[in-house]
Amino acid sequence: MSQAPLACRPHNHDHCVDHALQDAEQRCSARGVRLTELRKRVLELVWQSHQPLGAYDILEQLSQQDGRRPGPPTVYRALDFLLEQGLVHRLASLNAFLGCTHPEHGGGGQFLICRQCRVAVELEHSATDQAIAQAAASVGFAVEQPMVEVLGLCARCQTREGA
Amino acid sequence: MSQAPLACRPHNHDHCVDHALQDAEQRCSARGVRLTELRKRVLELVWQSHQPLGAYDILEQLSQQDGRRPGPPTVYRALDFLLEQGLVHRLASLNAFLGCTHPEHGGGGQFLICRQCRVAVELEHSATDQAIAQAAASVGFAVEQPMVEVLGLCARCQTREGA
DNA sequence: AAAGTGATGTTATTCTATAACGATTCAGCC
DNA sequence: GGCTGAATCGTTATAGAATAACATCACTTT
Ligand SMILES: [Zn+2]
Ligand SMILES: [Zn+2]
Ligand SMILES: [Zn+2]
Ligand SMILES: [Zn+2]
Repeated sequence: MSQAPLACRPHNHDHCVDHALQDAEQRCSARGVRLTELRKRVLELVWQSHQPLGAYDILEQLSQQDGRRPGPPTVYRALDFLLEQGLVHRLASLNAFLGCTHPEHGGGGQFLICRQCRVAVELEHSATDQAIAQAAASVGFAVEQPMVEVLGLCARCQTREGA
Repeated sequence: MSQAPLACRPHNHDHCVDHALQDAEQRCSARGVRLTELRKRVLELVWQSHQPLGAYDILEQLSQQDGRRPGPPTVYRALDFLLEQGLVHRLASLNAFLGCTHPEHGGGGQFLICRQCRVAVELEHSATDQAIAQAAASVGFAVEQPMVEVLGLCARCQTREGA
C-alpha cells in the first residue's frame, strides 16, 4: 500500500474542478463538439465532489440554481453527451455519475467505492485489465466493455472505523 | 482460448436446472433456512435459461402460471433470499438476475455478458480477483464486494457475426 | 387453543430512465 | 440582414426498477 488517492484526502478541490473543466473545454473543441453552458454546468455539478451523483440530484441542484426545474431528459441528455465524450462515468452499482479522472485513457477503468464516505476513486490498473482479458480469452469471449466496481472501505474510513 | 462454456453451447439444460434446484435444497436445509415453494419457483424461473432475467419478467411468468399477479415485493423478497443464500446473482449493468453456477465459492465472481445472445457466464478467475485485490491494496482500499461485469460477444456469436 | 415468528399478499410510492413532440438556438449560406 | 437545416433544449407523459408500510396467512412452540 503506497498512498491513498487525492480524492480520499483533504485537498483543494477547486483545483480538481478547474482542471476538469479546462480539460473538457480543450477536448471538446479539439473534437469539434459543443460543450454548451448546460453541459458545462452539469459537468461542474458532477465534479462538485468525488462522490458519484445521481441524475435526479443534478436535476435538483439545477432547479435550485435557476428557480425552475427542467425535465429529466434535459439532464440525461447532457449526461449522455458527457459519457460519449468520456468526461464522466456512470456507476451501474449506484445509478450515479462521476467525473472522469483519466480522460486520456479510453478504456473502462476500475472504480473503488467507499460504502462509508461514498467517495469513488477511478484507477487504470493494467494488470486488472489484462487479467480480465485473459479470463475472457480462456472461454473465447470477446471483451467490449469491461466494468469493474469494487465496494469497500477507503483508507481514510478504515482508520476512522478502527477508532 | 480453450473451450466455450456450456451455457454458450447446445446442451441439455434440464440438467442445469435439476442440479441447481437439488443443490439449493441441500444448501438451504444444511443452513436451516426454508426454500419455500415460492422461492423455489422463482429460482427455477431464473434458471430457465442462461440469460439474466428481470424481476418484472419473473413477475410476469409467475402471474401467467397462477392466473393472478402478486405484487413486486413478493418477487423481490424471494430474490433477496436467494441472493443472501448465494443461489442467484444480480447483474447491476442489466438490472437482472442470474442463477449462480459457483455456489461453492463465496466471492463475487466475474460475469461475461454477450450483447448478442444475452447469455451470461460466470467465472471464478482467481488471477482477476488477485489483480483487483492488488489494485485496491495499492491505494489502501479494503475490498468487500468486487463486481466485474464484462459486456462483449460470446464465442458462438462471434462466429455467427463473422458469417 | 394461544402466542410468536417468519413468509406472503396488497396497495401505494419512490427512484431511475426514456419516448415523443414542440420550441429555441446556432452555423453556414444567400 | 434574412433564410435554412441541424443540433440543442424544454415539456409532458410514460416506462421500468425497487421499496415502504401494513395486513394476512402459515408454521412452530408452548
Ligand atoms: Zn478533488
Ligand atoms: Zn471512505
Ligand atoms: Zn444450461
Ligand atoms: Zn452470444
